[in-house]
Amino acid sequence: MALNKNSPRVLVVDDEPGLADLIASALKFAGFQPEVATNGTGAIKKYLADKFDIIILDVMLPDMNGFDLAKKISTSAPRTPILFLTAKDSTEDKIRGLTVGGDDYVTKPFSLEELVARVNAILRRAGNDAGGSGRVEFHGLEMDEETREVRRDGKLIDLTTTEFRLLHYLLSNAKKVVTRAQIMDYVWNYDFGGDSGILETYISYLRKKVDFKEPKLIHTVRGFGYVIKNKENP
Amino acid sequence: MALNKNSPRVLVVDDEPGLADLIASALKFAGFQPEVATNGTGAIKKYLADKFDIIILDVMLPDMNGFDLAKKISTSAPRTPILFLTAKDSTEDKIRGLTVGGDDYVTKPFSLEELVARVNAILRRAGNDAGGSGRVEFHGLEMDEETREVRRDGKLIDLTTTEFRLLHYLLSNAKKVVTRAQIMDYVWNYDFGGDSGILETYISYLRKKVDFKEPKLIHTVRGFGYVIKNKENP
DNA sequence: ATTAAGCTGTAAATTTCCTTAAAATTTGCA
DNA sequence: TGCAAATTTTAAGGAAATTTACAGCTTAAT
Repeated sequence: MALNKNSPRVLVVDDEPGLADLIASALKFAGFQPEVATNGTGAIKKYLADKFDIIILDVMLPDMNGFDLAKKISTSAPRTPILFLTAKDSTEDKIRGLTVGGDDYVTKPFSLEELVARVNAILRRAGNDAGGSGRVEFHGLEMDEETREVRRDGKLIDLTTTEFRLLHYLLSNAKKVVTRAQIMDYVWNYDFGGDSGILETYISYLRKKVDFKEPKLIHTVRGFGYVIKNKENP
Repeated sequence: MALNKNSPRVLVVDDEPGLADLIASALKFAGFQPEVATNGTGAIKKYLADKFDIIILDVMLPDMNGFDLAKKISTSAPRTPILFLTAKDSTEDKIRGLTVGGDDYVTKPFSLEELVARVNAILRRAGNDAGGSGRVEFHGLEMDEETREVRRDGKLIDLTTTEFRLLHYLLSNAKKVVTRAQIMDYVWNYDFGGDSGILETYISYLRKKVDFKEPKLIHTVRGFGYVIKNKENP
């Protein structure tokens, strides 16, 4: 997770400071160098001052339409790809027309897992990839993002989308304890209100599907969260 | 996807940076080495500096008529084939006259699938083929880009254009899960806005036509996209 | 032993997908 | 040009998978 000079720079533009910060911290955690702007003018200033590899842009800004901002930016020569954030209801079709080039869009509310995945996808397409091979592995438990295949000791296992996301998050943080709050923020939509033990339910699903034999890899840290590790062979 | 030295070089000339980038990324994905120019003078500069195997040229340029640019280029000794991009309405006949030798043209808006297919066809004709045989095959399901023939276990199958494009995209990404968004962007015209389940409809058509027997090759990845693979013999 | 936290099965709610039919559009041909 | 056929797109009902809520039970900590 070392933030070296070569980690891609991301400009996050959202008028909701809390959300912008949430996104920024998730990006930093994923190995990017985020910068935050909370309005259009600030965004332009930062954009002109620095080079960014990608811009995450809310289409709803207080002082400026996100579309216009995008247009301003898209005229510069080495075009910076944009990931639009948009409300679910409207504008979806409008966005579709705009996402020409390396662009993409995510509808609010989204999960940070998804957002980071999209950013990675865009950068991969643009060629200035951060690195990751798209595979995660830990003691015989492997996941491949490309094929979406999951294996335990070679045996193929079928997971639903949420199961896949959860396991992927745990696995890419292997040996590190992650809190339930972190998991909820990352795997579920950031504004997900209810928590009627849905995380426990999915942990239960995962244990049944991928962690049914020794050595157990998914461990509960009571009062805190979960961790993937191998107790017998640390 | 390894971009080796021998992958054909393509010069993409379009004044809309977003579209030029879109084309470039699609070409890169297909194994070419694209270079982008957004106006006539820039194109000429790049053309003189480097050798290209093919030029993709929008006939509508800000500083120069695409036709004139084509004429300038066509005087050089080993003529570089040109794929013209043109608006649907007019100029069709004009283009016809210009498409000598290995040339061809595509009307806007086009699908990336189609564009890449045309580029491949031209290069094949010109003899400096990428190496791709123009055939894709996976567990008894074969497609030939040149003849547009599709076979399942040897038996010839008739597909419409869209069906062919969709299947070809899935097949050339065999074993990799592709998202619906990726499919929509690549197979349908790049400015296609709506998505009222048209993808599902075509998947349904394909299943009926080419995937009616075991082992099933087209699989749904719920909440994500589709993938072509053989579950029984992975 | 008490209490809080976590696990798991069941069922309801929701989402996603498939299929079919019909409308709209394009293409081919006379 | 204009009609007929083929293709593409939209729309709707229903089926199936997934997600969510919740209740009863188990486990761990003190």
